[in-house]
Amino acid sequence: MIKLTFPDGKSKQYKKGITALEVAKSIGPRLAQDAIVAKLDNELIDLTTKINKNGKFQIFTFKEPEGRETFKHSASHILAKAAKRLFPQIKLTIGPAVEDGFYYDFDFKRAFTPEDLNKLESEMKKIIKEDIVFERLDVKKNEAKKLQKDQPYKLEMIDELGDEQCTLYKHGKFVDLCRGPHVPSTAKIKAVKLTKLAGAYWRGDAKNKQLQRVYGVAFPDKKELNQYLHLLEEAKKRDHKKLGRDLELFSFHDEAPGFPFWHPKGLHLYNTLVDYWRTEHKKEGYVEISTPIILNKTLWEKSGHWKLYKENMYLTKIDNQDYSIKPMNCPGGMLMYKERVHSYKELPLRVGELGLVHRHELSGTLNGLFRVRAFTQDDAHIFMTEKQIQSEITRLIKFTERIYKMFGFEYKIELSTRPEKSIGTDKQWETTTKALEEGIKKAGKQYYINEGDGAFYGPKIDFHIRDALNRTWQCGTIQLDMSMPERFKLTYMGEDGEDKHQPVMIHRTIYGSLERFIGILVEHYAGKFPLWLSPTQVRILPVADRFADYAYKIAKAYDAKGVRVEVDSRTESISKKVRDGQLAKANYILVVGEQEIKKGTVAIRTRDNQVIGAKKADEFLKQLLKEINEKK
RNA sequence: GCCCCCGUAGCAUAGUAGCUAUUGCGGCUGACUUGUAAUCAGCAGGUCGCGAGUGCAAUUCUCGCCGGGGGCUCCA
Repeated sequence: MIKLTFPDGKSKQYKKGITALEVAKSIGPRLAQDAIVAKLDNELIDLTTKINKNGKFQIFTFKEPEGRETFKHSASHILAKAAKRLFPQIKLTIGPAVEDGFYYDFDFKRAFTPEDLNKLESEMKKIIKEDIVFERLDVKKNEAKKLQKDQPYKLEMIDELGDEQCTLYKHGKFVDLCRGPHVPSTAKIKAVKLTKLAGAYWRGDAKNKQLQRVYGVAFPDKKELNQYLHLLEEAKKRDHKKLGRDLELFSFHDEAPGFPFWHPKGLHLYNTLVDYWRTEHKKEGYVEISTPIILNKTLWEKSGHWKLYKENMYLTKIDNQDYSIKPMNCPGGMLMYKERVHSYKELPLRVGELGLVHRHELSGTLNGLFRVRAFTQDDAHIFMTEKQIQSEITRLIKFTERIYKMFGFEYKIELSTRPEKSIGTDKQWETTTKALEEGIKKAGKQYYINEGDGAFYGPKIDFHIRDALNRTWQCGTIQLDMSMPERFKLTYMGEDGEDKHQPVMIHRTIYGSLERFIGILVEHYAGKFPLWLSPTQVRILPVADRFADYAYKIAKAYDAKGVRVEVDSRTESISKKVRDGQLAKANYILVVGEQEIKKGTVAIRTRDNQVIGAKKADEFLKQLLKEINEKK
């Protein structure tokens, strides 16, 4: 007999050699039905695995990440099997689960077509119907090589394994090198859809052979697949590139790929975010500077960008000298810091800069406002002593949170530690990383660690915000920099009266970039901006021509107080103008006619078909100003 | 940059190796003067992304370029 302990702490005796699935059945038929994979102590095991020892035991379903991962991974194997059936010559590489679903990378003599995708999907469904079991094979390396002899990529992977032993999974005639675990049978995958084709490189390196990647999603029932497809549709409707055009926020032109043109309404969003940023930064004790966007090559050599970042920099010649348009704001900021002697009493010195930077991003990576070649970073450089790091970080995290909350964003924090290639001493990295960690803890926040993902010049904190569709975006960042102060020989005068102490420096952003942040906001709000931010706060609709004067009178009064107001005086039906007002996503739509003129009122409704009723025009103005002021 | 897909009026679309290139929205003009999600009629708007090639003939086929979309981090 063996004893298994369940997550609730209870334990139960079983016959030796019982399978994980049988254990699940003993707990409940529903669990057995939903079960995907199990965990014995710290090892994930197939449901068909025979258990021969005591241990902590847990069953995972699609609800848990472990279950989802296994499920998607199995779907990817079914894809590989389908590909092998349809195209026997195909070479298999890898096929992992990813956040959205799964993919498999193939090496095939010709490019896949969308029809191939359909065929593959049909074949997968057939395999699922056939209810083929996943059989695990534990074999020696050379045995595995025999089984995978016509698969060069697999052979390469087998050779790289540290272990002598390796595992393969077999379903029917198909065998694939795989660590596992897998679902017991292909029939478990109830709903599957192949979503896209893409190019990818073997081992993610552009120098290697280009492979074809097939992406798909898989779910335990059709309903969840449909929900997923619905979410995709919703995301498509919210696409900031489409809304940006429909709402007249911004545009892109062939003549300037990657460089956004801001239209009046989009620029209003931009300026409102900047105003808010300035107000809040003032409260936090920041000063604001502005540095030139074109700077001489000598500066970029000093900062190290010329060597490490030249590929991404726009270069220009002035009076026969090399200049670069800045890709980052820091070197200019360094020059300003160095202009005079700084006292320890000034520290931490918080210097903000809304800096317009240009980066030559690869053409294939451009994506609306999400990835552009010119953008404004809401940058700041903070100079301080080593002792001040922790408290400054805590303060910054709270500050960042305050800003994100204004937009209803939840967020999570990632801490990235020392990468392989880095500068500075072990001790420096240890103290600075620790300071960041302590700073996060003191702010009372949870965080994830990204081992080795820091910049070469220091550890960093990244903020990932979660939008209304549950998608995450990296926005804010706090980076400790041990390189710039050294390169630029920054100093401050300490209590000892000597101007030779080196300050610690951080670079940080909160929005990340105004452009990207606006792109995220457009999708987050689906274009329905909160009143304080909205480019079209009020639209007034006169019922007929003869009431237009009244509408303009109100508009003028509102405009004088800073309300963003438009009048739709077209001789169209009121229904039509209401519809257009809603499509323009004006927060409030005011209808005025005979009755309103008599009483000096406006008839108020919202863009969401909500009728609010009549109010005196000046009273409604007061209400608007109050709401705007409270940033509702 | 690389791979796949795409490019027809401001936007969204149909279509074809061969007569004046389709439709809807939007725009303009006129009529209607409208009371809460589309009033009616008419008109204008396109070198079918750009360049080259093949053909009697190219928006359609081929090649190149430009631009857009998806992907190129997730590891048997």
